[in-house]
Amino acid sequence: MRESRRSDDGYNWRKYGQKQVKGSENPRSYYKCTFPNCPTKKKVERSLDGQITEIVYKGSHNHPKPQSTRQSSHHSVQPAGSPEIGDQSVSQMGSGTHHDDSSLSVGEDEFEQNSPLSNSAGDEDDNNEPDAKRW
DNA sequence: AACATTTGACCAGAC
DNA sequence: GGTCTGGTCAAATGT
Repeated sequence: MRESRRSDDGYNWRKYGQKQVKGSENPRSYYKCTFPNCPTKKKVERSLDGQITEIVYKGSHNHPKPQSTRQSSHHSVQPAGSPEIGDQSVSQMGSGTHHDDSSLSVGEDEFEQNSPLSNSAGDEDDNNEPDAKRW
């Protein structure tokens, strides 16, 4: 991978394009979430300095965050006891209003939309897991 | 082999 | 109708 994961929201993004906007001389990169059915896309404009000039999130995720670099140390699986990560199948469908929305579904799971990314270090979204699908 | 990333080309909407 | 521009795809490439 290029250097390292820059602004990783904890999700995996796949770049599918890059263009230059006329107003700014900053190349704009287009990223898409690498999830099976995640309509989430990300537009990132960077400065020559490596500073993010603008980030535009489009759509919302409908899946829990993959493990980024959190606990779990090396090898070893997740501690048994955790209810696994939100399983869309169980979370959504388990309700009763199933409907098997394999591709559309109501975006009922409005996940966070944070992204100020201005805050460096500090809180971090640890407890912010979009997951947490009660039921 | 599977994956992400790169790049140019193509397409759709606005002007 | 053509062009400009932003947005996406796809082939090639790299890891």
